[in-house]
Amino acid sequence: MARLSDIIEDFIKDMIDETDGQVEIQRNELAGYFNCVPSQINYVIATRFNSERGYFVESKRGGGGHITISRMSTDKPYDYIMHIILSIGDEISKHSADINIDNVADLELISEEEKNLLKAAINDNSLKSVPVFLRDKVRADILKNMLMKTII
Amino acid sequence: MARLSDIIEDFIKDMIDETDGQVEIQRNELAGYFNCVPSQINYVIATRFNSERGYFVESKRGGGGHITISRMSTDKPYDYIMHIILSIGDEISKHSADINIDNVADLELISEEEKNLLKAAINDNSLKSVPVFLRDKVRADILKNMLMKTII
DNA sequence: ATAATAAAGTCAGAGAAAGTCAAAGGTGAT
DNA sequence: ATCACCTTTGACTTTCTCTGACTTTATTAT
Repeated sequence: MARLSDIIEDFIKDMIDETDGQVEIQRNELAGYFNCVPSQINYVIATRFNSERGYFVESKRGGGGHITISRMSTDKPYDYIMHIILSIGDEISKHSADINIDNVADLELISEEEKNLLKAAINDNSLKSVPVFLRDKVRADILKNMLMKTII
Repeated sequence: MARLSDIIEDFIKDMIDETDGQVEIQRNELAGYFNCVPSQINYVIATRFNSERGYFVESKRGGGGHITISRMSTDKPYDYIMHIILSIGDEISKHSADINIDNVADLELISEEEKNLLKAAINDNSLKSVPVFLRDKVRADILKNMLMKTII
């Protein structure tokens, strides 16, 4: 069941696709279009267009204010995946791992099949025998190791 | 005498049949339909739609939340993968896992990329934080879970 | 300069949905 | 009649979304 936030997310993503990786929106105008409070736009941006998901957001208040959302460049897939690997750290939650995997899949750096395998490898079903206090650590190791394999 | 859980199980299976292997349900709605507490739906899913039985379950909480149940593909070529999954048992060595992976790759049931990812996921580098006595068990869980995903 | 106006930002609370877990209740085999 | 196992229930928890009042910042008009 697609929630309003999902619809707004798709709308913004379509705009970004049409404008080559960057878009400038007016928060109030967008909120008016979708008949919601302006702060919902902030919510969508905070949860869907954050840096973990590969976006960069700038804004300006006051008259002529606006929000600019940029998709990170993927000119060099190797560098981008390496950057993600380096950013992962010693531990990662399933939720956060999923976001990273979706991210590289959205950028078409890996295929749908590879995405599915990555997600299957790090979900709690795969790790059910690992003591809970160790899971996020093992998850990080697996994810980094697998991502590394995609650029070798 | 069919218990309520059996009835719910059949109901969900019928939905899956009608929708080509995958269905999205609302836990509360379904519980309302069957006049039971919502957690009974969790019970049915945990006992009838687990991975041993060939299902994959994902879910999302909060507004717009839902539960998605996917059944493995019934295409003939994949019987072999199911066979391997069932033959793996509770534990598997890295060597033995590699042999199985090469096997399905040789039969072209998975691509080269998928083969590489499977191997990366279960090697000792991925599992370096897992106590040695648990490694072969975790390896088996990951391998089975990933192979299952290839036939969903 | 100052005031008015026009944006965007923050944050906490309400609401919506699913997850967990342990206790209670049935059922079937011995 | 008992024991082991399966099912049902419900109180409590966690996660995700939506809303609105209040704050901050930038521009424009006086």
